[in-house]
Amino acid sequence: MKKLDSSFKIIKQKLHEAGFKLTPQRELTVEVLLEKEKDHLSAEEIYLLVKSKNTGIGLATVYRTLEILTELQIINKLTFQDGIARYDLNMNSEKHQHHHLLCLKCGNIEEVKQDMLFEIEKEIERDYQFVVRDHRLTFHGLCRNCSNRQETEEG
Amino acid sequence: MKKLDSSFKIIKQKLHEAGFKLTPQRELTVEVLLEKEKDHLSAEEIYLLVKSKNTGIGLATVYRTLEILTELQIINKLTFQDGIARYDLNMNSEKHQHHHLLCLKCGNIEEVKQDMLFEIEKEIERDYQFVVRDHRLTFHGLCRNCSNRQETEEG
DNA sequence: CCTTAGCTGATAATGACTATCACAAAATAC
DNA sequence: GTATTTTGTGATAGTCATTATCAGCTAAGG
Ligand SMILES: [Mn+2]
Ligand SMILES: [Mn+2]
Ligand SMILES: [Zn+2]
Ligand SMILES: [Zn+2]
Repeated sequence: MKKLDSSFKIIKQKLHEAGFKLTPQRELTVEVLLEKEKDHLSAEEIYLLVKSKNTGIGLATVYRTLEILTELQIINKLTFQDGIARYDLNMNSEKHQHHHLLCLKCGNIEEVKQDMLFEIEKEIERDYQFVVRDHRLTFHGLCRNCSNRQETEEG
Repeated sequence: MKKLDSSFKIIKQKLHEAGFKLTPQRELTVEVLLEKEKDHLSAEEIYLLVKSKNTGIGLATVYRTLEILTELQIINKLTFQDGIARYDLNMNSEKHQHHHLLCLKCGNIEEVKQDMLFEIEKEIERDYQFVVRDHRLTFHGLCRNCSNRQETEEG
């Protein structure tokens, strides 16, 4: 709870600094994002969770809030295979987007917090004269559960 | 032209083996994909190019053909920031998807054919017990042109 | 021929997202 | 204080990429 509170304060601070009001709707949206920090929720999913806390919020407002939070780099907008935008909290303000492991069988998404791309980026900048700002890396494969299950089925 | 022809033959072969007919619509779609090998075309863009070769093809047919080609791993379906599906030819049947450099200023997409992720994959498989099948890696930043332009503007 | 399965094109439907607009709340001016 | 502008909200209509539907076409086999 303590970590959540301090994250909450930091985010509110950032909104404030950027000249945005701290409306109840925005506070609730941030609250949901913090509570589901590990998930990768779509706008619709966030909307439903916020509505369960306070009926009467509009879907458009959730989209607008997510847009603001994305601009301020508080969250990152990601799209995996299904083409639906998902929002990933960027607490501890990581310099670069972390990576993901997408299971092709069950659809689960796991996080990889280590960056590991530093050397590769240097290579890219040198060989392609491309200035790297950020990256998106997703591995497709089988998660622990699904690869175990596959083995027992086959064995 | 020779390389194009042989690729064409291989793709037709794969379609045939999988039990699909080699209709004129499918041939033209493959032709466009081969001609624009370096590009990352959307379904709509492919549709227009095919239609310019032979009026009277339907958009739905292009979508259906792209779906088949994706299933057969002849092309890969990718989505960058705008959420629109783009199709990337997988000739020389690369084992893993190649990488991309997306310019945040002009939107240009450049290809990176070296894999470079082999070591990282081993690390992922070991640390996360995740079986890696493929990956999607895009670097976001400034392309050669845009970073040069930026420098002269500032200087 | 006749039949069947695969394929096509037009078009309707879906669903994620965006724009619009009248109204409310807050900040600022007077 | 009240007036006025700015910011934010919710409902809802619109957009646009993609998918589903369906009647008609085509090729293959008897
Ligand atoms: Mn994540
Ligand atoms: Mn490519
Ligand atoms: Zn799984
Ligand atoms: Zn550029």
